Amino acid sequence: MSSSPLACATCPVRDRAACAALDGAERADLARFGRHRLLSPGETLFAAGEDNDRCATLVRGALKISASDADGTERILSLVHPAGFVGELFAPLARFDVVALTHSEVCLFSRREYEAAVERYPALARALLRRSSEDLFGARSLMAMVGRHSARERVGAFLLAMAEAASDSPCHPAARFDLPLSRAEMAGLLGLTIETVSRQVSALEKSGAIRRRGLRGIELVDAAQLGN
Amino acid sequence: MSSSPLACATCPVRDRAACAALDGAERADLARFGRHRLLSPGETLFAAGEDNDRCATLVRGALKISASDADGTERILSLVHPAGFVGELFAPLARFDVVALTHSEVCLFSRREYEAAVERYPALARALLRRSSEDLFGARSLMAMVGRHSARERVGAFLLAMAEAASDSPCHPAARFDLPLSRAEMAGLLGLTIETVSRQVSALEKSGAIRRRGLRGIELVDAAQLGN
DNA sequence: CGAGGCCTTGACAATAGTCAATAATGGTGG
DNA sequence: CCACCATTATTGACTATTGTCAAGGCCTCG
Repeated sequence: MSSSPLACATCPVRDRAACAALDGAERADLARFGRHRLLSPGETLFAAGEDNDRCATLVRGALKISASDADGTERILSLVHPAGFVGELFAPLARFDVVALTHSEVCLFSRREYEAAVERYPALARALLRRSSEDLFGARSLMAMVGRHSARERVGAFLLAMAEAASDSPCHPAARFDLPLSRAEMAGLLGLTIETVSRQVSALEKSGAIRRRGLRGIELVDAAQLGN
Repeated sequence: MSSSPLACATCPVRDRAACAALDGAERADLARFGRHRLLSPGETLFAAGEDNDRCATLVRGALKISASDADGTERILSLVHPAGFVGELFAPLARFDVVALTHSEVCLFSRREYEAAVERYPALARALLRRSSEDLFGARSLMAMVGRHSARERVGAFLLAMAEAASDSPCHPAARFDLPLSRAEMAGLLGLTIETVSRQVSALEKSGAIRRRGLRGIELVDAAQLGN
């Protein structure tokens, strides 16, 4: 763990995160009780069941929000990208795990102080509402995707989504990118087993839709095949 | 369709809906541009793809939020209970269908006017944020449930959830209740087929967990069996 | 009373899961 | 820098669960 004061001036998500809705003085106020923190891959930011006393904005990297059964199998409920907000403002206990997928940076806040800021600054409340609505849409879209599709379709759609997330230009998938998730994590996200994910990736390579570049690298050859 | 002015004074959800955060004058302001509307079972409130110019609070009854594939199979993404809010404030087009499951009553608002009220009344923004956060939690819980459980467990958990929703006392499932969903809707919600749902309900009856009372009626005999 | 829509049940097929062995990768320490 | 080890991924054989197709029953509403 590492922690230091905020540096909003150089923040890469300063125009997109919830705090972008604040003006200079308000943002400075919020910055006073936030801490910057670095996370290593696999490091847990929040753990289900623990006291829910913090929240955070993701600045760089990627997080997962997940739930684990009694038997230890993990179900990934959401991926968090930069500018995303994590933490449940109204629950006494954290109900899901939040874990870094890659080296990541967050702005960490005390939940109590953040909630006070939400009361004080209506623009912050509205910005969070907007973000929460988008997360809700994302959760429902994922549910619609996982619900009624074959393993092949899920893996294909996931690869396409990751290619789009990896690209700088919106709506144009990157031709080549590295998966930020292990097979186990892909399986947890898509509601499949590791073996099935592996087989489907192999099948997609055999059918010429993609090429693998090492374990995590993916090269799109025929993106259209991923969509069906 | 039926439509008439609001009657907040006698509204059964006036203490729990988003508008409960407003004081008398503010609520009266909101009420001026809301309309009361009755929905019959199966009636569509909002349709995916159409202009997203309205939003609503559910007063009585039950709604479903769903998405339909190209081939027409429906995936239910959420059930909406009284005091729930439906509508996406920040999207230009509606992205999901919202349909009444039972005879229902909603307060219907123009999205533009509702958004203006959210700007004007910070308490409304915070109340919607709270509700949106809860919906997000609900969506993720459903995803966690559907993700890694057998057909039997899904149906059992669903029946238990419905029994709890049907009960007045919280955390005590009703011993007897009517399902507000058809088999097709249950299948769409749980990510199964109609046949599988039917078989699992039959199996739960054979194993003594429940008894069926007509097509939609369920009597809990051994609720513990539903949880495993 | 008849018709149509749900629901149930059965037989079979297909998809994904389980168990198990092997291969590849990446990190660590000599 | 290389070798070894632990972790992760791939592949195969087999099983089990669920989906598909089809037929028949039940209830509800005209």
